[in-house]
Amino acid sequence: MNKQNIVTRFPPSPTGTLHIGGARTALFNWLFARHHNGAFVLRIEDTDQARSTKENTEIIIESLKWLGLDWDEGPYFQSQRTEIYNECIEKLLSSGKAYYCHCNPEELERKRIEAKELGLKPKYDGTCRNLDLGKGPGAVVRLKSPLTGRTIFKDLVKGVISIDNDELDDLILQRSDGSFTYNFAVVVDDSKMGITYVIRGDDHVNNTPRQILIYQALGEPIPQYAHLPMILGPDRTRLSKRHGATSVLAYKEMGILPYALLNALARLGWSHGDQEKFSVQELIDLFSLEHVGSSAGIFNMEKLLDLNGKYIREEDDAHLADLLIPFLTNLGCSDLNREKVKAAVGTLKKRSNTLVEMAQGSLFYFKEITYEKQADENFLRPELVELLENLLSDLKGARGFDQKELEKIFSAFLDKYQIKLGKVAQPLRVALTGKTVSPGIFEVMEVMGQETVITRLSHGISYMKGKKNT
RNA sequence: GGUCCCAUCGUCUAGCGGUCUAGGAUAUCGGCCUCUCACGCCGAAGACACGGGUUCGAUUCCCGUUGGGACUACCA
Repeated sequence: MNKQNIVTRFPPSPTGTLHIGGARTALFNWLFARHHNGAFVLRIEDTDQARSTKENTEIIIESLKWLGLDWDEGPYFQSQRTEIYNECIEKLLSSGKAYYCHCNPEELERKRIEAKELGLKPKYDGTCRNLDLGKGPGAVVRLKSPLTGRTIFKDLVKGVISIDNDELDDLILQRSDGSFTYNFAVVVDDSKMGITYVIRGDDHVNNTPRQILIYQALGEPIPQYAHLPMILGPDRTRLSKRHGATSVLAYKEMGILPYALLNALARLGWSHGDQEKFSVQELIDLFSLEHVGSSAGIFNMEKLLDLNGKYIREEDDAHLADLLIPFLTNLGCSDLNREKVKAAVGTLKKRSNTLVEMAQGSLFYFKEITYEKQADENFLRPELVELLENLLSDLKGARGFDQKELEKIFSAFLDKYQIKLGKVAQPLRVALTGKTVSPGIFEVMEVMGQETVITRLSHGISYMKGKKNT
């Protein structure tokens, strides 16, 4: 392999946002280019003017940036390349490799349906193929593709794929409105941009022979192909909106770390022995097409969550705090103290698989609490008032409020009343956090600080007293 | 319908003819740890779609069946 010449590309169509299937295609192209010190090109395929939007283009670019998939060239826009396409059309027309077709679409559609009903192949019948018609209203340009022979190519992940040219019809290159079709624009661009490796979803394998025919008509070299197995929804059908969170940005909003997503996407279809966790650099170092599998797979959300949790656990607190602040703000926290967020993060990273979970789990540090119903009923019981009052007075007298000091205070307290920690920890937890589930009670108290602990415990005690009276 | 592609635990996968009583991860279940919940650790259960070949020997190679997917547009 000539390492100097490797050029890959990612050509999203802005008719939708970037979903995880597209992201994985982008990732594999990017990894392949980076691994071989090649170039990675970004091209926006907006030839479908009716469905392409600027917003989608922006979302796609934002998604790629968030994932850290940077490109060396582009973004190119197909909508700005009509001159190039026109030149190529001219070339094909003048060399007799393409022709004008005046058949009207309704007629064609009718013939297609007829052919289907007869059990025949619904392909273009070649009416205008040899008529040598000129340009005219409603005319399209079609490729004059070979009637016989086979088109064969060696796919880098699927092996040799061969299809009878008879299966292919004279596909439209330029529409009657002057715009260009996907298959044509792709070939022209890949060729002009010097793309050497086309790595894409295997929903394109059937397009490949058609595209090869266009390369041949153009007299341009054919790139290497690698068709990736598709990512399917849980119902084993093509991934779409109805499968829920498929857009890359939705994962960002969920509190997934970009490199965790990348890792999960890489493992869907690619493997390196038994290894599950890869840094981005490892991915670049180890990636190769030989280890890309050939069967379609379902994206496993649970595994992503687990992986994300692992990354969260090993991320440093300060960085996590910065990432967490926007999520806390979203949940209504304001005037956040970064140091306190950092301390809170330290107590929650082991119990959070996403930043959203972490934000929710740490809310009691930053906002007023309310008691959860079950927690209230089970633990804020009036008979505990005296015990908690004694504890409160010990806590008021505490000289320090770090975990070590608190453990000492509790140890003495427990000894004095001959009780287990469990007896007092749960009611205290509810008084401090409103919930029965939280980080370790000493951690919580240290991060919360003596003042808040005393305030909340006092409030809890008077609340319990209130119950006694009713 | 036609063409093309695919087929190992629920899911993601390792396996490139003997090393497979099929390995890892995740999810599930049990245990340990323990102030709750997690984390961590230990353990359990769980798969080669089916049928023919080829071979001394098939999860691995070939064919067929079944099942799934994609494509079959003046969408990409």
